[in-house]
Amino acid sequence: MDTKQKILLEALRLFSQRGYDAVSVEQIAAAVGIKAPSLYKHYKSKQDIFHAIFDETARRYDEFTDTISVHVNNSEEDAKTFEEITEDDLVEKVKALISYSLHDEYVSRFRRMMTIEQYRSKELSDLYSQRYVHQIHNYHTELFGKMIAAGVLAEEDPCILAMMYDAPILVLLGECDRHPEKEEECRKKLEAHVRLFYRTFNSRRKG
Amino acid sequence: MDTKQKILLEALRLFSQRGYDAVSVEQIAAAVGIKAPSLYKHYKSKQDIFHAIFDETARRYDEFTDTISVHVNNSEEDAKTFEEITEDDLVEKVKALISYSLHDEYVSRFRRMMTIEQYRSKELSDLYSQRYVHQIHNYHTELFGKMIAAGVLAEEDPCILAMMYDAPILVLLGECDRHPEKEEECRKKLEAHVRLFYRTFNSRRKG
DNA sequence: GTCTATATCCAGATAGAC
DNA sequence: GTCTATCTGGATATAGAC
Repeated sequence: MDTKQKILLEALRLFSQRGYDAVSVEQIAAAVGIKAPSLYKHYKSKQDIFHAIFDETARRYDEFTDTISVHVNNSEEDAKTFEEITEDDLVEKVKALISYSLHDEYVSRFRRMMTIEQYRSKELSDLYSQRYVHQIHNYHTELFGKMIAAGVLAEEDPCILAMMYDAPILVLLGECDRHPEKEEECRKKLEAHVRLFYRTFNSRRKG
Repeated sequence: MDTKQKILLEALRLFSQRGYDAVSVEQIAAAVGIKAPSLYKHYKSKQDIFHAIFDETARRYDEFTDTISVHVNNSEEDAKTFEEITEDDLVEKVKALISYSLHDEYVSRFRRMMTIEQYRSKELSDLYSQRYVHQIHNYHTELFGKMIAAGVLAEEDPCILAMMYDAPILVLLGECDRHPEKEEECRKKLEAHVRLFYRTFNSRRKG
């Protein structure tokens, strides 16, 4: 009875590997374990499956940003604790975000699919930028702004600071999407990056 | 007689917008101004066009790295001048790279196509990483290593420094590919980023 | 080297039995 | 809700005239 859900997950898996056009409904059906016509009892078209993936992902995304707001949302709450945050705390925070982004079936597959389909329409371009660039960037811009105001971060443009902090995360995430076997290597680079950033811009630093 | 070249350029344009599978040979032919069957006098199949694009781009890429080695290649030559390079020089250098990457028809279209097709095979994943991540990263790692040795850059891991410097360039390039109208905004952010990086890690800095 | 006509194939989708 | 059989359209590719 959760065939409907299984269709979404398998379609997403296939779309994230080869893109929407390269995947046939027959292949999706085969992955689910049924024949292609049976699939039309659950969704009225291939496009309908595509759209359902977006709805489902939006739902999960809202859930995520609501519950685990620690990662991306509400820098107001974080700002207080960030005044006393250690370098290790920052590292753990980023590692948690990476683990979730790489290993949640839905999240990782959807990101790959979006990477493939991002130029298909203005809506998709906007969604990609919003979800994978601006969201995390705006969060850090706001957060760093408050940390600067609190005197714990060097007085630089928080937007540029955030970009310097964010961009390596996004690039390493992309690298892991292409080469999953490099996850450990990327994690190490990411950690080194966060530590360098912290040591460099923390205004209480010694050297 | 350069219909053959025009086919490549138009196919690349279409592939870079919608991806290989979503583009029909009829659409390519129409863009060139001929009928689909005529196209088979120049290339024996659609796949053949795809491969020709790679060959042509590889050729242009080699040309580029040979002639304009200033941008990406041969950090040995650059290292000497970099000891005396100004902040403005650095900014101009990056702006030139961005202008070329965004406005050269072949380069920009091919990058977008690669972004769409990067997961199709290990070969494509490797090529993407090599050309759009590692190449520029290795260059800056080497360069920064020499600048550190020369005493003009802070003594940090050159690999991580390079990532901090590179990643924002890659992310902003991606943003411009999705939203060409934001080029000016991205250029400004990029300049601010380069200046912040320079001021922060230049070991002759005052504050 | 371009065209029209056509062969061939396969994908998305529907009909209707079970 | 699954299946088999089938319709239909569109895509790659070829044949052969000009």
